[in-house]
Amino acid sequence: MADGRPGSDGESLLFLTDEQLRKGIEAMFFAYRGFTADPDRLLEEYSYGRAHHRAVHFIQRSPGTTVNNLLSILGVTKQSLNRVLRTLIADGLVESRVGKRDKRERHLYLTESGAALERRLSEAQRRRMRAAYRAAGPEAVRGFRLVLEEIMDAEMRAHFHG
Amino acid sequence: MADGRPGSDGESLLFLTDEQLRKGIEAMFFAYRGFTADPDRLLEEYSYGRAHHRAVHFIQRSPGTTVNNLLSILGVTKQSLNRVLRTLIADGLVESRVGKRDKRERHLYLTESGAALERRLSEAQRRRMRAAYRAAGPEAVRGFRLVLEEIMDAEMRAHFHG
DNA sequence: CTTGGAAAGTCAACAAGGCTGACGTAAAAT
DNA sequence: ATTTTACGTCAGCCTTGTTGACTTTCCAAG
Repeated sequence: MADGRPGSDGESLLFLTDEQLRKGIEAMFFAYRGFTADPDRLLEEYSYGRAHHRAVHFIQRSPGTTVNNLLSILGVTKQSLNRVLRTLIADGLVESRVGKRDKRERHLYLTESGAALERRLSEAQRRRMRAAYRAAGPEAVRGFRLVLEEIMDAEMRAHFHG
Repeated sequence: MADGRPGSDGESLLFLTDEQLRKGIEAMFFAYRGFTADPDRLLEEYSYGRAHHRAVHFIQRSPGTTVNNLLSILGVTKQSLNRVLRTLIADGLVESRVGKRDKRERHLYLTESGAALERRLSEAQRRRMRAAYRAAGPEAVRGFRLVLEEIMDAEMRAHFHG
């Protein structure tokens, strides 16, 4: 009760107004565009799309991941993922190895050139994020990460902490 | 001086490591999925897509906005926007009025049912954002907004503050 | 008054990347 | 031996983005 604000027990709840929420929603929209802009430009050179970026990113993150695992992370159908994976394998950026224990599974790895593409894409994306983090400072970054995590579906949060 | 800028003091720069940046990148990816999930479900009922949601949102925000203005906010081609706008107008959710001063311009307004749809969509989206904000707290929300704003392109930032 | 150009709309064609459904194969699990 | 799982693939559909070409309207400058 430090302050006399109505409906507040010391902490102002003005950050929960519809207007503040609308600003947050628009911030997500505009920021996501910036977030994907740099990789998108690079991908054009290869005539790939965001779907390829996502595949390559998560294979880099978890080398040897199976198709099924990738499917549940990306939240698309196997037909959709397969189309992307097929071109990446045909172009020699991704390697698909039959599982040792379970031969039904395919384990996915980046080749040298696949890793090179992934490096270019993620470096471009990190450059922007790094600039934003630096400008906003570590305290803001903690808040950023905390709110984003709360926005996620529980299932996605599990993948996030995988 | 304790603002996380390099060389300013003994502040740790660990929040700028590639690993931290990767976590931020994935957080954006997973959170954006959650961010759009609720409206997406509602839109299915109307057999509309995200493009319709965006149009309706920004018309609600700025009633009477012109097509050209909407175009620069959304960052798509007029053909792409027009397709969406045409269906919304045909379905009686959006009204297009010829400009008074400049009769070439069309000013866009939501009809009653358009406003009703917008309310359903934004209420669903706000519900999730409100829960996230509440869980994370006001300090985190400030950081969230600050970092998102830094991620935006300068041009988008202008629209954001419009 | 004429004309150039901006604003808006339309048509056509195309691509990426989602989706569903159906089918096939191999291997694991029961 | 049968069922289930993991994966791949073919076919077809939808949304939403793109480019290019063309027309109509209409403001404003010459």
